Amino acid sequence: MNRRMSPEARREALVQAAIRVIARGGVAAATTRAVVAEAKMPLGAFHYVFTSRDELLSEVVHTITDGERMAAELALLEGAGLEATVAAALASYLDLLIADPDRELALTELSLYGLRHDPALARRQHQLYFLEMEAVLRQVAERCGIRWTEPLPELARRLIVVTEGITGTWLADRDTDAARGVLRAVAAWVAASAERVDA
Amino acid sequence: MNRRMSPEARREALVQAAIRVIARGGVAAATTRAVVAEAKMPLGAFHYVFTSRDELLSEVVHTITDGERMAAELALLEGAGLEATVAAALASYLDLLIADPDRELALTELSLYGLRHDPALARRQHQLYFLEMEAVLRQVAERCGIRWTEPLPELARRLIVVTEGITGTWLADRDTDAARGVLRAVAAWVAASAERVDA
DNA sequence: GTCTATAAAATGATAGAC
DNA sequence: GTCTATCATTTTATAGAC
Repeated sequence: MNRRMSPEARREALVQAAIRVIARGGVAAATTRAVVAEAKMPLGAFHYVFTSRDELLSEVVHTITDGERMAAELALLEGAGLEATVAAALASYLDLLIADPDRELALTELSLYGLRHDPALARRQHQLYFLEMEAVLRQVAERCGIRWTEPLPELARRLIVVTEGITGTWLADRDTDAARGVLRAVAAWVAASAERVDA
Repeated sequence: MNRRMSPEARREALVQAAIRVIARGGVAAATTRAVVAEAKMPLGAFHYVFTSRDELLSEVVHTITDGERMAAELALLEGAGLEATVAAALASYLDLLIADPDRELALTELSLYGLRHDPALARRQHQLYFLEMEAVLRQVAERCGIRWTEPLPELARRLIVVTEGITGTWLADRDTDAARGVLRAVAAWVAASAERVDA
């Protein structure tokens, strides 16, 4: 068996291991020892590809906030009405959250870590998040044959605010029914900011 | 000068010092040494009133989540319309956030710490948060002479979701104008779930 | 290149002088 | 009761054997 790995593969393996460790026990639990143990590597391998624990955590922050969070919102319905489409997109995000709460908790912690450690980077990645949401809204408009009656950035921000809020609230109380209720109300709210396009 | 303090006063002083340390550098920075230094006490004094660092952090979590977050929402306007009243309440919360972002960042971190360390306690305190918001909504209804047309728990949850979302989003991008925009839209949204009471 | 063994620093907790 | 000095543990980081 060849134990030799490329440095890039080793870094990636350690980043993924770190995410799993953080999901289980929080950022504080992500010691170099815990991470290499999770990745089934000897301790020495760590400093072979990372100069410090902070460098690993920065790479983790960079990796996970790089669009991973919004992926689910792209799961749009075919041929459904506007409100149903928005509701379905939010619901698919909620399903992802429910399927792996520890992971989402870890993402939240890492987001805070990034905010403290490198606010400028956190801000840039937050910006990408907005752009992605705007793209989703444009896609929704096209599929449903509507036009948004309010500025896209404002609508995108409302959805991001609500998404973050639902995440935080559900992580605290795990009340799925209540979360779905909010979600439906939000879908109706957002759908009210659209008008039909007569083609 | 009498250096003697009652154990209760000492505990409280250490808790307040811990909150300041956490606001500056996160939960990870709240080492026993850092906290006693902030409180201007010798290291030995720490274990004189706390058996462990975890006990201090638990007390901090208990203290801060104990209704401190919602205090601002009680700042209601006199004699204003419904939408303006809700908007003013949300705006006063936002002002508090802007006035001391590090503190709110610390509260968020501590909330996550509590969620990991003692989920049951975190859940109970989250519940209190809901009840407080419902009380605010009842108060608003009374002052504005309206009746809510949707279940109070659902309205309260929507407002908590939005409040958490605005907090997280503003902490990330510090875009105050955008936050105020969301806030106004939310006030209109919530105000739509009410009808006049003819007395 | 890989990994074991160890150094160096930080931290939680305590013992014992005053 | 108070606080200094110290211990034991944990952790990051590195040196050196293979």
